[in-house]
Amino acid sequence: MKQEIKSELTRQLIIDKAFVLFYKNGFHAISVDKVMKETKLTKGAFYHHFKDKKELGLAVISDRIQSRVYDNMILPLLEVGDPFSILKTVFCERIKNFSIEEKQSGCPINNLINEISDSEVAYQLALKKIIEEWKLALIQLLEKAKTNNLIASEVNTSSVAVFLISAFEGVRGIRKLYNNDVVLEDYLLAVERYIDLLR
Amino acid sequence: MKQEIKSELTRQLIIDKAFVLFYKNGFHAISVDKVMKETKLTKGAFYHHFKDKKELGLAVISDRIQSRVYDNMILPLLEVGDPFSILKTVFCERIKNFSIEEKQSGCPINNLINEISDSEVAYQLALKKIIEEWKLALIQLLEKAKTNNLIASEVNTSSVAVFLISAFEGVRGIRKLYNNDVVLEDYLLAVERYIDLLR
DNA sequence: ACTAAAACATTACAATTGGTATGTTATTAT
DNA sequence: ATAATAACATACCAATTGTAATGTTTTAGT
Repeated sequence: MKQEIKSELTRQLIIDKAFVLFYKNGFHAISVDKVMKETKLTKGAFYHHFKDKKELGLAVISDRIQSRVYDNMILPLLEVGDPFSILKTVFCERIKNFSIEEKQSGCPINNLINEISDSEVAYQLALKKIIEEWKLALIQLLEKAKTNNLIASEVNTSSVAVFLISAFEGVRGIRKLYNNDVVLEDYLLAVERYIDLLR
Repeated sequence: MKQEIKSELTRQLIIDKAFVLFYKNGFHAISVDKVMKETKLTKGAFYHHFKDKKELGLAVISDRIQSRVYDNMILPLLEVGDPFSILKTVFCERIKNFSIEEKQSGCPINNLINEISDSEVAYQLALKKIIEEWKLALIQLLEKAKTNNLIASEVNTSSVAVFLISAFEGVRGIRKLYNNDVVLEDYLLAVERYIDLLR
């Protein structure tokens, strides 16, 4: 019982350090050695807990990235309240509260999506699952708003969801190129206007 | 004189093969060896033409990626005509005409932006230059439309430009996760509507 | 024709890569 | 208390990485 906990703890430690390193430097740029140097453990420990580097990558996605998106981008969508201010919370306030690190390093999902080649199916499926969950939550919110006659019936909710997610992921990439927030502020102005025009 | 041409030809050959490989697999996933195997030349040839791998990466950006963006996304913006249909040409028609490869492999700029870590300044500058050029052309188009009273004066053109670019780059990433075009169609519906609402 | 330089090829190399084999130590069930 | 197993550490491996040194061949100016 105690062993089980310690095992899970080191597993999480490895995933933790890996997430940060992958996030900041990219998946391919970080070796197992570098991850384990950060944990102050050895390679032996790594291959005891993980089959290979791929398994670590998938664990980072499902154990860290997924929950990040769920907590920050999905959960707020499920709360009761004005759908427009909820949307602004998720797609605007979230960005305003970003740390310097989160601005410089971009979005963990987006980084991975664009780094991973089209041949690495397992990663794609894991990442797709997150995006799909996010998209679905958005559609539900928008459909509810539609039912309550808050947005026009001709609005294609799936389309709006994809557009919002795309723009969000897009700026987070673009922002990485700058060392100021001008581009984020431009984005914010545009999304806010876009969300208002849904009414 | 003839030698000069041949030299430039092999240089371009290396850049060509590198671009395709980087595009499909990612920059870090492709070694100098793999690039040169594709050119059927040797490493000696490579290091005769390039200082290091980094120089190749920068050459790919400025010699291939930049012109790609210029031809497809910037030049059409400079033509005379209805700004709204021009915008749709660039942000909609272009996507509709994508090859399967261009759908699966995403956007070359976006791939690089999100793969390259925040520490690799040279790459960032090269990529930023492209985005800035694109953004500027968009702003000019929108400002002209504003002058002609085609779009409302309260529209922030810089903001719209950033939003359009972000959404475009965003979907190209998201699309990589799927093996169908649903997400692209959703995006298209939304941008078209967004562009129309600029009037 | 001859020489210098450019365009490449060959070989070598230390460092790093992902991964394995084989240890040792701690924990647990009996 | 002991035997088994889990949690690691150590040492090793072949392959690949980016790069340098040193070749050879082609081209160009004289």
